[in-house]
Amino acid sequence: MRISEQAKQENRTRILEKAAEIFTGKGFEDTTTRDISLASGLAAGTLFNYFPSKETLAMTMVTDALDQGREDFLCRCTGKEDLAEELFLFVASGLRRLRPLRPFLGPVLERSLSPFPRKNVCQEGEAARLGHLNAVQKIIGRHGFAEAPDYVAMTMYWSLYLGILAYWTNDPSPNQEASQALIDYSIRMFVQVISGGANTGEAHAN
Amino acid sequence: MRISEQAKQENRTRILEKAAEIFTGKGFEDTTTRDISLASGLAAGTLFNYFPSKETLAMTMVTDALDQGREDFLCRCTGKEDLAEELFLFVASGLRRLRPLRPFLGPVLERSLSPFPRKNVCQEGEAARLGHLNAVQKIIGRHGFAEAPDYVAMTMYWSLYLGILAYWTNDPSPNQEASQALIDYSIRMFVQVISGGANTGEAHAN
DNA sequence: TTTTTTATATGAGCATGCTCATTTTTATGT
DNA sequence: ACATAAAAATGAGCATGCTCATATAAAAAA
Repeated sequence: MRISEQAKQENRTRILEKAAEIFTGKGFEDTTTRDISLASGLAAGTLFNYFPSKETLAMTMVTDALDQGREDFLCRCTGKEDLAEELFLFVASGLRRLRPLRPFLGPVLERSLSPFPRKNVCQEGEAARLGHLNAVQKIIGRHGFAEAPDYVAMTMYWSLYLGILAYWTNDPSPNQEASQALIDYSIRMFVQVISGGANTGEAHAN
Repeated sequence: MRISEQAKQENRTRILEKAAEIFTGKGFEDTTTRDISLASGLAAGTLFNYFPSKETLAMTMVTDALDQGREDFLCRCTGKEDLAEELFLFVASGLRRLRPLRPFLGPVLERSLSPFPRKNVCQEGEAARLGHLNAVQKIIGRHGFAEAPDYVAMTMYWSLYLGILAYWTNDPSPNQEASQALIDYSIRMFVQVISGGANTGEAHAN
């Protein structure tokens, strides 16, 4: 069987649409790949001609959203923000685009973005992480931090960012204000670290 | 069939021993529960009379190690450390005991300690998290921070701690010095936050 | 048109974590 | 001793993510 290039694209799109629908309906883990295949009018195995794994399928939606978020950010950024403000805008732009996927994001992000080393790395997840960190580095650079932050700073950044994502996926407050506070604090903290501030941390209230 | 209480304990212990062995040999994911059952001289299904899931089995080892680490900490702590030093000692005590499990800890900790909300929460994981956070709160309290740190501070703490664990499980440096630097920075940062330091973070080098 | 090649769809089947009805062993009561 | 009840072991079997040999349809060659 050999279908047209167009039909192939349509299949891919349909899979992504149906998957998003069903994931949203009953969550990532309770959705079987068979569910998605059949809803897309395809046999069980065919789905894997389009996406190598269930995880990759979901992460494709995530990276698409984050890419859009990155574009949004470039538009919304005036260039007059200070470093913390700009990072906040960047993170918020990503979350805005992830919003529609929120109902099923938890297990997906946990697996794909986790800093724990894995055997079967999901390509999309790796790309998302590198893309995000790259953008952060660029922003930092634009604000006059000449030396690239070391592995400590960037590792801490990624930990905090994952914590934000985790909290946000389940934040019940009306407009995720609770998450905003977390983002705010996390970013301030990060900025302090790359400013060399953590070395002065000995002073505490006792 | 009804075996003696002693035989039951022996089975449980044997399962834990064999599991640790095989996990260490080929990793958590490549070890099947059948592997463990058979190596323990039991049928495939019997393992689940002792542990409700593969994850719980592994996490039992982790919580045991962390409990021992907590005891070690109480012994090693002189009471003259400042807050950051004491937190460092606490974290290091845990890692010391986790050391033998390091070869297979990645996937286990990722699943069980992740801050992402899940449907099937592993009881052992939840206990480990609460136990750790509780101990941290106690330490903080002993150093004169009257008010309990808010959810922001504790969420950030847990994110940083997970980042430390993730990095440490794969730290190739001889005695995990790289991890030590990460721990050091992370803790300083946390201390600053609960000291109210993050609010002054606007100052940066541009 | 017919043949051949090639890309794709298909669904049977595998591995594995886990469940459960059944079997087997031990403990208790008489 | 024997019968009965309780506890635990067993292994067949299920669900599901994924693989792969095969079937099939389009395109290219003849």
